[in-house]
Amino acid sequence: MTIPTIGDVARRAGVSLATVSRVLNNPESVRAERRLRVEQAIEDLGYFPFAAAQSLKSGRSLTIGAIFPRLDSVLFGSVLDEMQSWLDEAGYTLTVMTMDYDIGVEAKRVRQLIARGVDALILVGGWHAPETEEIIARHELPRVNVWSWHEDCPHVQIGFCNRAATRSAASHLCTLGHRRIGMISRDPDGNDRATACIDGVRDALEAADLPIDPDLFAMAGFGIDEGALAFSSLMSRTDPPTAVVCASDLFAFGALREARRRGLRVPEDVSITGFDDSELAQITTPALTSVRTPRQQMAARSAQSILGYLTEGRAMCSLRFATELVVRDSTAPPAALSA
Amino acid sequence: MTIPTIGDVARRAGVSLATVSRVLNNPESVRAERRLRVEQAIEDLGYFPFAAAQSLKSGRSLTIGAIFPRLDSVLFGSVLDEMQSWLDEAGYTLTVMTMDYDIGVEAKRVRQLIARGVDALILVGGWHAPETEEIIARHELPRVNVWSWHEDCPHVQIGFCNRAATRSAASHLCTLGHRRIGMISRDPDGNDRATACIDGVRDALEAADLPIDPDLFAMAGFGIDEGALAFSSLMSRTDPPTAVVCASDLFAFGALREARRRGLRVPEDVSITGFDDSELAQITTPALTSVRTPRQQMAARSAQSILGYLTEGRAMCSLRFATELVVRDSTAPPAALSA
DNA sequence: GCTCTTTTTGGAAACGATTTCATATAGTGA
DNA sequence: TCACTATATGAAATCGTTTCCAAAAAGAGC
Repeated sequence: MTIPTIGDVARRAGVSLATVSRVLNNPESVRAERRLRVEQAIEDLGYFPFAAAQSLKSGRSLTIGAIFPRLDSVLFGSVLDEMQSWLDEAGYTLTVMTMDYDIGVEAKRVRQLIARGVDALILVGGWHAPETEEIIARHELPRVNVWSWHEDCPHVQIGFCNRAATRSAASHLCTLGHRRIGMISRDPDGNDRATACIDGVRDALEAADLPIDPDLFAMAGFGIDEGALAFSSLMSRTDPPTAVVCASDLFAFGALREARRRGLRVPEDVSITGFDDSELAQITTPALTSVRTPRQQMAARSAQSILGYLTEGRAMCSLRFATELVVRDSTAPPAALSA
Repeated sequence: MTIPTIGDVARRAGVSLATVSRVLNNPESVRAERRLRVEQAIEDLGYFPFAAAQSLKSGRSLTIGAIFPRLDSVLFGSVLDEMQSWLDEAGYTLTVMTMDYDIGVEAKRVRQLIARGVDALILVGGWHAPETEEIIARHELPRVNVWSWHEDCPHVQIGFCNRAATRSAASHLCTLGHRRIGMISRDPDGNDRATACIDGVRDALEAADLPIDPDLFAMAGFGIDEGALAFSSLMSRTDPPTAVVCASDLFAFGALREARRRGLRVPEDVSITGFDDSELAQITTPALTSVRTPRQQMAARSAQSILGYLTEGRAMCSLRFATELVVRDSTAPPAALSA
């Protein structure tokens, strides 16, 4: 059994290649009688166009590429699902790749996606490798940065201010009376979101006239285990913090686990805040205080923005969404105060 | 600025198109002196081949397609990450799509992937739409079913027995002395894993000479909230179960949350088991008893299997991995017994 | 029924790569 | 140095579409 081409369809319907192509792409331009013949032939043969050939000729692929840090995170996954569903309606398809927080890998992925012929690109964050910017510019590819928002970013960005987000968490802790506040964040190197998250905590400390102790800023890679490890290192100090701001819920979950293992009560002995307000923040014990990030909005608006540009030529524009601190049970005044 | 083609490279290096192509695909066949000239030209122009054109001509795309239910699940995400990293090493790329547990959508995705030209397909589960099977067969595309394993499946399957998995959870509860055991599963319609999970629980009940009460089998779609809802419906009965087997950790998390909301103690008032043993099963209170599924192995072996076939022509073969019940704190004998 | 305009149609040239086949060049042994 | 073989190279065909252009058919107006 062989795979039918447009030629097979044309032969069976007794029309030319061009007519079949028109039925496929611009049906109204074909007289009804012939159109039906062609549609019947397509149906009979189970024909569908080979996208590689289409995109070779037309330069369009009806595909959007997205490069995310990883997939094993509910956060990224739900955003991708949401994007996919928007794009679907317009006949577009999302191709997803991962770069594991490495902008070098990201550059390689961009190349792969462009080679495969995507019509637009969705990247996470505002910092990318120079080659990445260069190649996107050269191909004049529409692109959106999601998940962050910077005053001076020259590209379209649909996200939120990470700095304000952690600032709100740290301020909350300051207001509760904490004076030694630790932080667990990702490595800020090459990662604008991590950098902003750290800056946000510093902002809050400065605003509260608290000293900034670099030793209270711990780094972790990804996931619960690394969060636990970082929390452990913070709490092993001779003067441990009374509260810890985590730059991701996963870190916070790890911190909760480690706290329990160490017999530390949360929030009595130590307060913990998360980041992202994932669905799971509600089910831990204690329920996690976390910063809610506008994931669904980012997904919907970036998909819509790209579709608007691609299908109607509407200019894309940046959007900044607000974050909100959701206070639950993992934060309280420090023991010294409540005692 | 325009995008360089193989022709631009040829012109710049002063050689023919064919030679450039050879440098790209079979470098040893080109005399060193010219090869260097060509490589220099490629470098200078920042050229890389347009994959659509390549796959049009060669019929190969160095791309593997995967269709998963959703991305907003750590389970699927981590498997995809793992697959991606294996394929990467061999120069292959993974294209991921979602079908939201709908085999009709899956059929559409298969079509999209084949249209885009993938070299192999990874599908979840053993039940697929007839068109799906038909089109895969017609294109003679290598494919692997992951996440399930059935005695009589005619395709390559790299997974585990879902039936044995829930059977082990339910048996555990029977052994603890539970006599009214409920279940929360996904809709078994068109979903072989859900069907198998339900059968597994029935197996265990039958083996323990317990009656099978259809009212104790609740359905949920996806996620924590739906799990909570299903649990709620079970516990609202006049004769609620003393233990509930959940077909996913997310359902179990929802059940835990709902139990707490209702003032039910776990495991004293009701035992709960999960499925998948996600990283989060350890951090809930109480820590969740769950069935560990071989996600990493499935990912690694299916990627390797496909690569072996594609690059060396090695036959692919099915693999069945074991599951293991990880007993934690969410299961205990029923109150009637322990009292 | 005959022009003239408008709509439909088919032929053929792309798109950017790979690959076959014939030719040119390099390498070998006498 | 000369045939002869082995290797390297280029011209051209090809993959499955889309799209331009010209030709054919249909419709309009008289």
